[in-house]
Amino acid sequence: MDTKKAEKISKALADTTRLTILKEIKKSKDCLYCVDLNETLNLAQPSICHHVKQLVDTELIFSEKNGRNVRYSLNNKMLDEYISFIEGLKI
Amino acid sequence: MDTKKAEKISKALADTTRLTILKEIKKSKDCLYCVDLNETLNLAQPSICHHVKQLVDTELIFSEKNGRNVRYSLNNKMLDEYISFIEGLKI
DNA sequence: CTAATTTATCGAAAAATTTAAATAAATCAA
DNA sequence: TTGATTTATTTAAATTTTTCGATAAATTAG
Repeated sequence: MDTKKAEKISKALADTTRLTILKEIKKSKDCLYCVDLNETLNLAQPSICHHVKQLVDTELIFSEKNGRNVRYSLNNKMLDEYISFIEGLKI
Repeated sequence: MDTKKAEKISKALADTTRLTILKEIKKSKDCLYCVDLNETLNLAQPSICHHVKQLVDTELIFSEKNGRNVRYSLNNKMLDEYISFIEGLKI
């Protein structure tokens, strides 16, 4: 992972709402639907959409359309690559 | 590490300049002085100060006064704690 | 088909971050 | 002591991000 990508991932992780979304996905065992977030998060629907989009755009999560609904799942690989980058910063 | 702290660390890592500073510290083998950053980074001195402050405030780096100069070194422990937090997001 | 539901997009306001000029504070050199 | 050097702070402008109302698009239920 190059610095530019690491910067984008860091930015995606630099927000309580988005961290909460990631934790919700984990809690749901990779079976979280967008609708569920409307209940969990205290935000308007377009705001949630905006946050989710950043996680999808950085490939931290996958989104899969399922009828009217969209299901989110975690991209463990991307998190691992990010972790490797951070490890690489260490002395 | 709690979510609030992870958010702050992510925010500190979410900027090219600050990632460059961390890489410079690594390159210098933990012996980077503030003056050196003025040459490496293409930014005004107060801007550099602002970025360094964020890294110090989040305890990602230590700063040690040395006469007129300030030396920076990496806090590997904080990076490790952050990595653990990210690991914890995985399924 | 029509109405309801779910997600996405657009546009604008509010909030946060980045940047640098001006200047202060601390330390060193002569 | 005086002047030069290094770092920190204040303030303000520019930029970016967050938020939400309005609305569109897609799908399902009846």
